[in-house]
Amino acid sequence: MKAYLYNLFETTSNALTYLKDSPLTFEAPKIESHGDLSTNVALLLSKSLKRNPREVANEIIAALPIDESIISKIELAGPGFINFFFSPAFISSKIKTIFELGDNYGKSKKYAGKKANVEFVSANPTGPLTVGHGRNAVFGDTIASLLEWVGYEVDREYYFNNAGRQMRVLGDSVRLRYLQILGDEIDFPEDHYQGEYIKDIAQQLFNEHKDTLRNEPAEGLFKAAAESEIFNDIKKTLSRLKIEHKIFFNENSLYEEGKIKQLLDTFKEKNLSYEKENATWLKLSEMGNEQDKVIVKSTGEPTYRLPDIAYHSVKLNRGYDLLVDIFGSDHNATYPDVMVALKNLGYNTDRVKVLIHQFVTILDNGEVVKMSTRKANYVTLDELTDEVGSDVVRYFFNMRNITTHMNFDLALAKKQSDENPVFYLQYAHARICSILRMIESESLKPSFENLDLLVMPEEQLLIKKLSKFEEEVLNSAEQFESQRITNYLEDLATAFHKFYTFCRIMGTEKKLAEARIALALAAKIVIKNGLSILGVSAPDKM
RNA sequence: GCGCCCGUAGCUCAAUGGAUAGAGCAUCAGCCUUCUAAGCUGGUGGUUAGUGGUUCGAGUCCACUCGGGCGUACCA
Repeated sequence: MKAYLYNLFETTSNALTYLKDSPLTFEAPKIESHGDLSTNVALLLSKSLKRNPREVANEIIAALPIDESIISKIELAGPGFINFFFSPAFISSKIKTIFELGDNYGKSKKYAGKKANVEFVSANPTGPLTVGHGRNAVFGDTIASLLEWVGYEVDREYYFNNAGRQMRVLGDSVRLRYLQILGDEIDFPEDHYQGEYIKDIAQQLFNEHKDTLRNEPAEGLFKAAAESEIFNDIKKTLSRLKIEHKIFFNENSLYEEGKIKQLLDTFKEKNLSYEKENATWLKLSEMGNEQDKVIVKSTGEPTYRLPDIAYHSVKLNRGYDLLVDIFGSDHNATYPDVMVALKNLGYNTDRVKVLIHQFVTILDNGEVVKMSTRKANYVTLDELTDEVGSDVVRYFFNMRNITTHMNFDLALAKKQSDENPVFYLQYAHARICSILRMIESESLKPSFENLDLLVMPEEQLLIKKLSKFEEEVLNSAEQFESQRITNYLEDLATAFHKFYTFCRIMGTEKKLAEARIALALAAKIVIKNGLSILGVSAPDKM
């Protein structure tokens, strides 16, 4: 519909020259009586033309060549909006397109041939994924999927660090639990990992090696066993949510391949770093940020900033057109340093999109649960998935803008899982499948011959909603906002349920019945495609 | 103190700078001898935290105030 109007205005701009290079856009008004599409172009032009906006709008309307079989009504409204109403037959013809495209309906080729990388989760293997990680994981995977829908070839990537202080403490935590199993009197330190999973790993080591590890160093087998066990669990947790990373990038490889040293040399060459008090500092203040930061500590160990910068330069060198980072808000102070450093190294950071999500506040029976992996007072993502299922977890984290500080009441989530909006969508899909089972026995089939019979308001609204899917996907992808899809699908499901209630198939004259079946099938396609972007299943029966 | 994010119905949240701020949950009243009632119809519920500004038009942009979250490490 939009494309049609753009063409129409293009043609008309020969007569009305001020339409050339005008800020022309069309939007679907919130209120149905304001038409199918509306433009505010007359309002925007009135200033530069120094004319009354309604007068300008009238002139435009008069100049537009209207084909009444396509546009049934055009009107001037309010302060100068031009509202367009499309004919039912034109609207209904969309059903056939949806049917022909099937699983591909909603995909676009706008970014075909481009490559993107989405880095998400990236939790170090020190403990199970928490509900907090769930938001990052689900959102990141959905963004990746949205990018695929608009044409990108996408790599999903997980960045991790299995060296450093955290991991040493982890290894030592396992070692101490192991010694406890051997019967040693151990005062388990408060700054070690308190979780039960540490005991499990220790127990497993004992089962395999008995007491032969008594003198094993923490950084040896203990750390290795912990890392591999925990990583396996993380991958299992993610796979339950249908999340699979193509690339697992180990921070350590940056050292092994000399990237860190290379980067340090480059900073030095470009005079972007200096030595002070035995540490190496990055001249961030000269690059435009607030203050200089340490990149190599006086102990000789780099801070996280250095590998972060190196990692991003490695990814940029791989030739992606778009790099997406999904971070929690605790990283909001670090990425500007990385960005500005990359820029000073000569990289085009426009290719990098950093998406910061706010934290999830977990409430249990109204009480805030403070999350800490080390202190082991967290709710794991697995526990949540056990309680409500993968579909609800995925839908829930996708249905809210990441800028919002989410409150998640566990007790409520468990209790109300039956009333979650995801079931509303799945129910719509299941109902359509039920229609399909029914028509077989009635020897009815979908038909596109008489789509112009679909003139009921419920039918027209549903078709219009279906028509907007491709645009919604594109908007969601370009704005990196998954909640647009869930909002859209809920609206769509509402439109379908109303259609289902008021436009029956059984007991209707055959031509109309078969047109309605075609419409129901089109709705099925869109619901299924939309849910598949979100990674939510579309059941045939409920 | 400074930086980033947030503040919308009782609760959880929507709303490309557009016309009358919307859903779900909760609550109240209706609808199942016909394709799934996990549904549909209607009602109650708002000074969009506050004050000023920009604009033909502000929940949305700007400034300030109040309130909350996260940062502000030679931790990641």
